[in-house]
Amino acid sequence: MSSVCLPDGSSRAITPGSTARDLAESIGKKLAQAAIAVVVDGTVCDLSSTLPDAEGTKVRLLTDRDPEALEVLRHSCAHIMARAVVRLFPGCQLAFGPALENGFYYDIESPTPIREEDFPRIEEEMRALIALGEPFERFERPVDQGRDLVRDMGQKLKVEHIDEDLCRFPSLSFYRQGEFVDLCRGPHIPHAGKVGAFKLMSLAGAYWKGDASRQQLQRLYATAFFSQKDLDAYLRQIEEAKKRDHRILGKQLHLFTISPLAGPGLILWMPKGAMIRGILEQFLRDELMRRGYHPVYTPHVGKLEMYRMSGHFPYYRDAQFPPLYHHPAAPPIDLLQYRLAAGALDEAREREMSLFLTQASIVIPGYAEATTPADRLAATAKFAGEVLDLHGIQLPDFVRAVGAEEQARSLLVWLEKQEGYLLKPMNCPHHIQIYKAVQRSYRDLPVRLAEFGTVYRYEQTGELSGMTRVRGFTQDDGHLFVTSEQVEEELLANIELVRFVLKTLGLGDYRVRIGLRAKGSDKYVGSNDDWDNAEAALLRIVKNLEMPHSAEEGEAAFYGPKIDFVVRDCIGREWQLGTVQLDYNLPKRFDLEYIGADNRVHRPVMIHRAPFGSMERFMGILIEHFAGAFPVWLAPEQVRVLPVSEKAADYAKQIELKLREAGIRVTADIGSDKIGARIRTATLDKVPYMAVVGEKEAQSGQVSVRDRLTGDLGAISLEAFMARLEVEIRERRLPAG
RNA sequence: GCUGCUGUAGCUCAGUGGUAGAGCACUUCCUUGGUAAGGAAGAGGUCGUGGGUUCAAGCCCCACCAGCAGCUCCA
Repeated sequence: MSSVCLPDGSSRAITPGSTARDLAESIGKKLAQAAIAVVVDGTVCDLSSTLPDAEGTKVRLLTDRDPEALEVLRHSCAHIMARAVVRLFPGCQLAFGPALENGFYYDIESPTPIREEDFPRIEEEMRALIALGEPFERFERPVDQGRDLVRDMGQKLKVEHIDEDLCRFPSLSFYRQGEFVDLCRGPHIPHAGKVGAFKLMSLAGAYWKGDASRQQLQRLYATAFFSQKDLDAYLRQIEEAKKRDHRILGKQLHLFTISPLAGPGLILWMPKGAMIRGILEQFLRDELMRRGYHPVYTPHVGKLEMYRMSGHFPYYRDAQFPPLYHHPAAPPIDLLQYRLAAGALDEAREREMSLFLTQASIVIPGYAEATTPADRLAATAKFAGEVLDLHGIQLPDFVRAVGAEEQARSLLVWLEKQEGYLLKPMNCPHHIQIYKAVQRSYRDLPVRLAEFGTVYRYEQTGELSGMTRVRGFTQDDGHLFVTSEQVEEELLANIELVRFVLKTLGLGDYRVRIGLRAKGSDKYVGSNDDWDNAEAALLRIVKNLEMPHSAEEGEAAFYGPKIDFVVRDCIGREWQLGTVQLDYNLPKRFDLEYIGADNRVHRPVMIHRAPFGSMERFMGILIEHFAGAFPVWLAPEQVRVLPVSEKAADYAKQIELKLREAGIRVTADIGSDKIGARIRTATLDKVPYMAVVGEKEAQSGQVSVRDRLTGDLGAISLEAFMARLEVEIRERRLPAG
């Protein structure tokens, strides 16, 4: 006899070999019917799983009220969807079908593409399968037998997955539902009838195993709930969230616009948006002055040479606007040099390279036809020679050079002599030049330079999205040059600054991500020791702050690890806002120095930080956060004066003037609308306060104040109203709730 | 960049091969109204761009541009 421990603290004896379902039945028939799955010592398992033969195992039965049960349901519904698709689209290859936070997806490769028009019949098939209410039956097979099983079913992707990853396990688990068998870890709901409501949401492409060099599959997104009511509530919630979308509100409220003619991904700030941005910038500027920062200004372009030195130009070659060269031969030579320097590439890298060359509009004769890496490099070198000849450029070193590496080096020597500029992708190299312009003593450190610096990055077309992912944006950038002893203190101060900024704006719903380097990757610069130091310092600080965080490998910048503050937009996508980054590498690359107390030369450490991140992205998130209804201190229009009729127009204009003289952003709506219509317009424009004035107010020198949310607040004197505004603005008061 | 979808008036959208529509917004006139829409008239469109099919294209086909959802990327 063994026993299990239930959530209420009671313990219950079970016979060895009994399942979770047996346990549920022994507790009550109702519970047995309602049970979806079971949590055994923290792990979610099938209801049919055998309970461990031990004393005091913690067991919790899950019903449709538990969030973990919903995840199980969705995973099972993914199987049902896959089964329906396989029935309707013969010859489908199944990949992965996991549950997500708000639903699930299944990646499928179908010989006949699935289209959105097919959703109704897939849903119909699923409804039929759910009506059958067949059980999910688990069984296990040793790896080689399991491999044979999926092979015989013609599931090549599953075979691949077993060969690549799962072969290290002794056995594989499967789930059977009628004729449908799928390789799966589980757990699953007891039977299909548990799915109360579901809906296919969208269709998208996804790469096999998330690898862009592998084949692209079709991903079907869907969601499922235990009841129709829950599904309806979820769909309503999505509709509500869409109304907060900054792209829609930005248009409605005239905050910003994007013109394909001006350029995709380039934000045009309209007066109202610009007003908000200006206030945010001033807010931060004031804060930075208090914290010992020095404002600086740097230009929008910089010499290529500087970005070669920093590493930004070669490292992000395909994510930049094309470099600006004077010499007509330089752009093609630059591209050809880049290709030669890359050397022999494997298939995946070669595909990326070909795409990059195509995008840069250079056609290398013989390149596409070449079958080996060596032939491609030879074609590239040959073409470079022709370009040089065409322009009458004598480059004996290039002619003598043997091999792509040497050829690339000789071309680079020539390129470095050419005048060339880059739209700046980062502010740090410019700030570094400002640091270097003066001899620095340890007494000067930390040197804190700050700038609202606009940078340009050529993001992939598919990435552009409103204000959150753009090709030109202004970072509230700052660089600190510190001694190694000052690193922790300054990091701390800047994390504190980011938190202060977010708190002031009421953005409390964020997560903190520690970006570490991916072990074993070659995409980072600098020594292992520096990286180890930097990563350890960041982790130590965050731990001391007792701030919830997650350390994620592969999320570091190429020059150092970082702490990012990540928020979600209205449709659940995550965006990095504030960031604090630690950098031992750029100081080395630019040979930065200061004179220490020991009268010797030392190297400073750099901290890159941006509390807002980018003004564009921050603004986008802020629009969604406030649903366009900005607090009084940020609102582009703080008060609208509404005369009851044109008889009160003169008084309304007097009020407008007095408020404006007091520094309030105010307009008066003098028109032929009735007062109700004027209130409606002001409310839709999300103006925080309306001052309704008629004959009564004109006689008593009052204004009838109306809040955009709570409505009529009654008549008060103009002085009292101005005092109220003054307090709200000074305190940067946020809307309640 | 890849997969799928979308592009018609300033905005939101209807329009299944035969003379381009609605609501809101805009302009003018009437109305002077007390807390979320007063009335009337008017103006406004190379149907994203370029090709093709057709007697005839907003609608069908191709390419490009832009947007949306997702994937990959993100200093």
